[in-house]
Amino acid sequence: MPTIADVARLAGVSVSTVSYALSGKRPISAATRERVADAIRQLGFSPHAGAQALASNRTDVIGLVVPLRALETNSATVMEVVTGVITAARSHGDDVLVITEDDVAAVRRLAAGSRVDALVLMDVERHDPRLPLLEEVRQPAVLIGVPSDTHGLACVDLDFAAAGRLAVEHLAGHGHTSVALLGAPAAAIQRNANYAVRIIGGFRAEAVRSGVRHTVVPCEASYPGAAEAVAQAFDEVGASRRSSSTTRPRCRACSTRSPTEGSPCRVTCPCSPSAPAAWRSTLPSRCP
Amino acid sequence: MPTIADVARLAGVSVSTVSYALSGKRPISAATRERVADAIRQLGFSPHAGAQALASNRTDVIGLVVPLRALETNSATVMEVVTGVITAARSHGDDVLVITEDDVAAVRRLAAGSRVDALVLMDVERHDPRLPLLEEVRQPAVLIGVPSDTHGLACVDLDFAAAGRLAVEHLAGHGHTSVALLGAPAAAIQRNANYAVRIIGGFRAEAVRSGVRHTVVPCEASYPGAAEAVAQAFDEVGASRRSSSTTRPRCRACSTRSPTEGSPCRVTCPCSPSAPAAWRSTLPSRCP
DNA sequence: TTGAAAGCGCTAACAG
DNA sequence: CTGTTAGCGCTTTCAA
Repeated sequence: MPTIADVARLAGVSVSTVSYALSGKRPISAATRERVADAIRQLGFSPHAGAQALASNRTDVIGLVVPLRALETNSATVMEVVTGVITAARSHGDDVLVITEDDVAAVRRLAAGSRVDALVLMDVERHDPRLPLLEEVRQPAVLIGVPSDTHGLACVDLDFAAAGRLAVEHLAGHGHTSVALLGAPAAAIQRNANYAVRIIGGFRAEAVRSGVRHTVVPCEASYPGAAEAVAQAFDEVGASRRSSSTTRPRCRACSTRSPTEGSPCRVTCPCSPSAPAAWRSTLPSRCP
Repeated sequence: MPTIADVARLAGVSVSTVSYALSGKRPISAATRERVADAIRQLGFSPHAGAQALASNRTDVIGLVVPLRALETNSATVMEVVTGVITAARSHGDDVLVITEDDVAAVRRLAAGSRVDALVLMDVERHDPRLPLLEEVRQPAVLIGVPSDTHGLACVDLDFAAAGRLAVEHLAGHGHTSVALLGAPAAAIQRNANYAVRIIGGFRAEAVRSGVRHTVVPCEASYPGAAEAVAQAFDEVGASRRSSSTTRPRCRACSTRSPTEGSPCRVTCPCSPSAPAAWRSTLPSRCP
């Protein structure tokens, strides 16, 4: 592997000139810049990340802490956040180091070893053991998920309360009088996972406000879990169960069967602008 | 941040002693080892990753190249591999740097900059543009997915041909006379993605061998895509469509409805040892 | 606009 | 068993 000294020698300049030509941190004459660029190309030079980190105290790496429990839900949302973080980081010239440990020691290892310039913590819980550590280490950090005490912290999350509220609004607006929320898995609810609590909160508040019967049923992320939850939901709200393929309307645009019964919910049709991007490519050819 | 020199001073030993106490690369008396450990604890010392990389030429980081197209399928398998790589790496003391770019430049950036000790490439295709680069860079690499020319390469993959073959064997063994494969998305098949080609190959070969009618239908990873594919499959094999909740048997153990009709396929029951681990936690309480 | 040189923090000979 | 010290490759003053 060629070093910056090799480049300097070949270009007939000093190492500092090469360094500055690379970083642009001080003016370099067009002529020398050209010769340096040539030398770099000829040698296939690429700066040694470790040496750079040592000398500059920057790694250009961001640490992403995504607990295994989040990954294992196999949730599309989690994946989107992960790829989003990686993509965004790259667009700023940073790479991403991913760890799936959520213990304090792991986070400390990343931060203390100067492996990363900053941290992104996913699946933050209301009393997250990782939080006290953030003060101790010097690293800037942003949390995905909202803990109980957000003092001095940068937090981002989906607005789950609004999601719950809007869903009820939508259904009540269509004349439904009893609604059920197939909520987060029981484990998440029991440990008071923030997203679970908040969507339930929004759901309940709006249901009470608009006067519809309502219930919340925990729901595991699996086929039998969902079946179980649906059955329980129908039991609890006392609605008659009348789901059959003939009562599920077709989308007027693409004639795909709606997964919901009764009036079609536009959001679930792949035609809808609010449908997940992944659905776009799945539109039947007869679709506009 | 305290340095190794600070530790050495506090412990009253030389830096090399601290270094060796840390790495265990040469014998240290129990007494000094103890004092070094104390000093490290007192100072909260943690070695500077960049400095270590520079001096030792090792980063203890593995580069994982997972193309966006693989991540976007939102496939549980892809996720399992990613978390598997991260977990396995950690168990060897390595961290994982994840990039979602699949272009040559990105791989070169990782390798040339000495950012990583080795590479894992996911979603390798039969003529993958990243492969020529692997010779150029000095990094050891393992591929997940099998290219056309595997000469000198370390490749790992699921045995898709066997999967296709076994599925047909299983169904034919249960007396079915016409079978359809809901295959990979059309895009994957069109670009001859290896896994798509191989599962189809195994499926066809076994179908021919055992003399059952068969067809392959591309299938997008979405609700409407699957519905479309199922309909097309029934059309093509000319079977009568008779899927209703009453014809789907219950599991004898847990009485969960089988997602398949006719004779229950044990594999799809959460009771089955071969069911995905994530299903375990979803078993109804009445299940053994 | 460019050079020379002093570190950055750690590893690994070499020398006891 | 332990200490001394020369680098590892780059950044960044300080000086010209």
